[in-house]
Amino acid sequence: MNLAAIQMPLSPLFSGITDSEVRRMLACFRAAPKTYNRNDFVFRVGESVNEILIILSGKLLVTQEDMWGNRRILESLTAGQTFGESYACLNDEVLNVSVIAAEKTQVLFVDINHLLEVCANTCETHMRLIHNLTGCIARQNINLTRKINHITKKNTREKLLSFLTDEAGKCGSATFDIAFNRQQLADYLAVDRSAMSAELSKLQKEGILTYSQNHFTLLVQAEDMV
Amino acid sequence: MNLAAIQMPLSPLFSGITDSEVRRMLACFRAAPKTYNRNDFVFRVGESVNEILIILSGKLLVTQEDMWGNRRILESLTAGQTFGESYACLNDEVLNVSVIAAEKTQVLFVDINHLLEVCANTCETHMRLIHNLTGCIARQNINLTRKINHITKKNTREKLLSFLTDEAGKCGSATFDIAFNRQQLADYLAVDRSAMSAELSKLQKEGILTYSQNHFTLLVQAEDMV
DNA sequence: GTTCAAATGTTGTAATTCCAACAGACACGT
DNA sequence: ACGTGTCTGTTGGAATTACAACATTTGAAC
Repeated sequence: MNLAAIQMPLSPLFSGITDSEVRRMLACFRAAPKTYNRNDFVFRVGESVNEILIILSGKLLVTQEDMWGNRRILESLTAGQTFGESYACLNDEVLNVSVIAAEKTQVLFVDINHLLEVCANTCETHMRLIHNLTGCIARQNINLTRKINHITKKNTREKLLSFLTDEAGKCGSATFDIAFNRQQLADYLAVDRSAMSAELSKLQKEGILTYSQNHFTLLVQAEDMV
Repeated sequence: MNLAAIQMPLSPLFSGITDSEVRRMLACFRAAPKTYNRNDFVFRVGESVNEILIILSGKLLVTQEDMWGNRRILESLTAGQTFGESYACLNDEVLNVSVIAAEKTQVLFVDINHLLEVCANTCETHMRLIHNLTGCIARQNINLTRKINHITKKNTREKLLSFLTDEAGKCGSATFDIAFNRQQLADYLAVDRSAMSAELSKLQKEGILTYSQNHFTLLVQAEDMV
């Protein structure tokens, strides 16, 4: 597979960098394209990772097996998304998840050391790429922190309100749409779906919010929620 | 306050960089020292952050107010620790926590753009520093992911076992010490302390583990915990 | 419109957790 | 030895949640 022939996906990693510059750098980094078939393992728990993986096409699943061998899907990644940044940056950390191809998937491996270290001709684009990489990891960080803030609330009602007021804040409006369906939201907040549905309709009955499908409106200010 | 007069703390950000090189770079970045008194606000919720803060001496508290105005301490930071990396890397993110001085505290502000962007004479040490910064953010990331894996287990027993087997794995032994006392562990796992104590002693009665204070021993393999 | 599958809402019961209150163990200073 | 405070373990009742089973709504296909 020839690097030049590959269609580059939109990716936050390449934000602000032209397609031709991306290609030039990837060639400089000796990026390695690879194709996986459905159910192939891309990474396995316990492996050490030194490359960032960029999805060119297809779909990967980030999975984890719990102590009883039940496989759980943590995340689904598609074209333009990356995997392994955080692990690749740390030599002493091994994967505690596995990555499996959900369908035929084309990926690109970029060695983190090529990416992070000065090459002979350090260029502005290279610095931009490092900037982007750090930004991607930082964003994950903030999203994880946000999630923990919601999850650590002590009951379903508070988890929901924490999440919804946060979404309203991000959107800058008391009316907003959420990106999850009920089951996904329940998984995200680590609660039971049906119990969450019940709590949502209770909140609506009490006049605290209104919703229909993924469209929500908060009716009271945060301070008034006593 | 003169930069040259300041004693530099040990910090993962400066790992592998000599004290004199650190000073040279900080001067190049125009790092700004500042002193806060007890209860002074260092950052407030909603502010935009463009600098990394490095603690030289003293202690800061990362706090959050919930919807009812209850202040909660999320983290306590001391000499050598940093704050704001993730926020500083992202221009469009504002703080959702506040930072308050717990005592008289000396800090250093380093502009993220000075740190991440090429200066006229890009040097190897500068690249090392960027490398370290990215590694720090990546490590936070992995720690947060780990925590979420524990918290999202559905009951106290599974949270405990998830955490303890993880610790055993990190330590490479079924016998290990943990860094938390009971209250801290309960906060970390987002459960009630007394309920957690009860569950721990139940696990001990059932012969699944042994403990005394912060010293734990797992007695069965993960696969056998049915 | 009808049909069907998937998503969402509702309800009751069993299980779990929270909370408060208290008891024992331990370290510290006097 | 004696208090004192902190940490940890124990217990019972109130509150909350998980789970299963079923009802209703929605949207897409025909």
